[in-house]
Amino acid sequence: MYKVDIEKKNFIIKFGKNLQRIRVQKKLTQAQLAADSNVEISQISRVERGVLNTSLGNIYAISQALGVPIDELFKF
Amino acid sequence: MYKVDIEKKNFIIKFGKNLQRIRVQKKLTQAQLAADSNVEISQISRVERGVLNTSLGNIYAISQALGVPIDELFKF
DNA sequence: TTATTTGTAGGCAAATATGCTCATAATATT
DNA sequence: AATATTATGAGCATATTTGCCTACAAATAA
Repeated sequence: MYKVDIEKKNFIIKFGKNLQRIRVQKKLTQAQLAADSNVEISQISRVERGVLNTSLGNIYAISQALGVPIDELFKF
Repeated sequence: MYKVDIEKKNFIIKFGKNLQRIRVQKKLTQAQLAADSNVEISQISRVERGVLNTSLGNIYAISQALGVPIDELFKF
């Protein structure tokens, strides 16, 4: 994720924080979310910390596993 | 994009179609959207056709270039 | 119909994400 | 405090995306 500009980077970080907030609110561990979404646990961790610019498909899978509409992940 | 399952794939295709719908509605060409978003034009084409599982950062950049909130791209 | 614009398609190298593993830190539980 | 659980960090091979390019198809305008 070297070439993303600062604004993009900030967005990605905010997205991760919001994801973590929702996951904790749902009382799920990263391991549970990983299992339910079929997204690797190390990736879940990286997405939440905003160190990774993950894909549309993963975002969708995660929203499904959380049981929330995908646009909920963008409400911040 | 080999490992995405069918449901994911369908979602990605719907997302692309919705993106194209919004771009056309805004009377922008792929070239204009590429220039405004700083996402390569060939990628824009592939995202709209759903052949590519693009990244959060690109989706954000595209929404900015379109002048719509990002969750608008997920309303379909 | 001819020319112009717009979109699709494919190949390629380089950049980045992904899945996997192990180690360690941080947090919660006893 | 000690133990168990949960999250972070880093490294690696492989998969995928990205940007750049060229060629062609499809639509639009002249």
